[in-house]
Amino acid sequence: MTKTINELNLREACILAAREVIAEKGVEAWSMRDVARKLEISHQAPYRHFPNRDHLLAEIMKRCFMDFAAFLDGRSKSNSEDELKGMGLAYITYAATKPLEYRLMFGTPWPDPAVHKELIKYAVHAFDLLRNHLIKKHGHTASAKKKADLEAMFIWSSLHGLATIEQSNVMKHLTLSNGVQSETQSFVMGMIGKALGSKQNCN
Amino acid sequence: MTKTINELNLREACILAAREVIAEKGVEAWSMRDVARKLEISHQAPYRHFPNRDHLLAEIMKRCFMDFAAFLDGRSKSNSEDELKGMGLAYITYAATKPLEYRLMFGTPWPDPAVHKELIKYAVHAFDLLRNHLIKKHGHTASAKKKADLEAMFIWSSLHGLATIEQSNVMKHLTLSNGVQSETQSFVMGMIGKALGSKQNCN
DNA sequence: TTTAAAATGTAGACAATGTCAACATTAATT
DNA sequence: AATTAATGTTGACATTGTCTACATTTTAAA
Repeated sequence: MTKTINELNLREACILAAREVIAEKGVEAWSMRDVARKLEISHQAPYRHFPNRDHLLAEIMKRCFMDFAAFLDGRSKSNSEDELKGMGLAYITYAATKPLEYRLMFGTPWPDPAVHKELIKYAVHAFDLLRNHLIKKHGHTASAKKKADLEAMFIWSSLHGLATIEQSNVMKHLTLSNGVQSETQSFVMGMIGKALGSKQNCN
Repeated sequence: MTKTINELNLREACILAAREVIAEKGVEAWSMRDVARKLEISHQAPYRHFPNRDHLLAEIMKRCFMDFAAFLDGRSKSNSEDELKGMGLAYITYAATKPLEYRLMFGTPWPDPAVHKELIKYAVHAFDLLRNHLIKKHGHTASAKKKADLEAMFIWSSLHGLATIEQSNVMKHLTLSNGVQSETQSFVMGMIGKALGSKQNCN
């Protein structure tokens, strides 16, 4: 006998409802009162569990980062021949599959970080997954760690750029050569691999 | 005797005032009424020149793309030893110097593209500057053009990722090794160059 | 077990916003 | 000079976040 949404505690129900509203109306259009309406409670009830709109939003963002980190972690482990590549693919897959969540994490102004430290903790943790893979590869000396950090920044920014551009407004209106649209993703990932690998091969 | 803002036509004054308000209050917090207040006109006066808020926003975005394209064009020409590299640097410089404008162009949901075709025209034009540089390099055959398109997508997404991440919320809270923060930009640009160049050198 | 207090909910009010409608004034056209 | 269009103002409305005041339920203390 699973609990219905009304039997859950209201705090949790607000979070679920808010995520639905965001999915329906978009990241910038959801309102506190939409959440209340969806749950058929008074417009003030959610305020008993969240001091204000930002706190609810921060909680949702925190959970997105948790989901995201878990997804990256699970996918990279399952792709055991090359965990790093698996993680890259997982990154892009996540962004493409859950554009709203991705936008929420990386494309929305954050609520005051001094107030929402939990949020930061989980966001940093997601980045550290990537960094740790690289440290595992390069080693634990100071210079190896620095190299790992720089490479993590490169990988992250390239993947992030790819992810956001593929769902960007401009992208939809470019007239690219035949096939480019569908090949961009693997091409870009190939380029990232080339840049990372070329230190051994050339140079 | 330069014209004061009140002597300009009101449409133009609204655009300038709106850009100021956006600079003061942020991309997501500006309001139509702020614009009117800044110009000391009634809250409805701007509506005589813009059917609604989105139209004013679209006009501002359009101008950002025009500025942006002009900046890229000017900078890449002045760096004549390597125009492509110059353009990359210009891209990052622009994003770092005008974060609000950059966010407006690439990080804000667009008003309906079917209604705001001018906006798209100028946005696509900015991308074409990059693409044309690559076509100049690779040639005009169909396959060269396709390669140029793919490389343009790679360069664009990497630069865009770098630009957005450097001003992102998460970035501010990462504890990176000493020097990484300041070296990331040149490191990433070096990696892009490596990826683009490695076709000739290795492989 | 009764009672005091904390937690949780509702209702109403307020200022701010985008935008509609009605009206006034100025500028342009006939 | 008269008519029309352009441009401005004022007021109203629904929607939003959030404050205060009040009601009810749950928990803890006596």
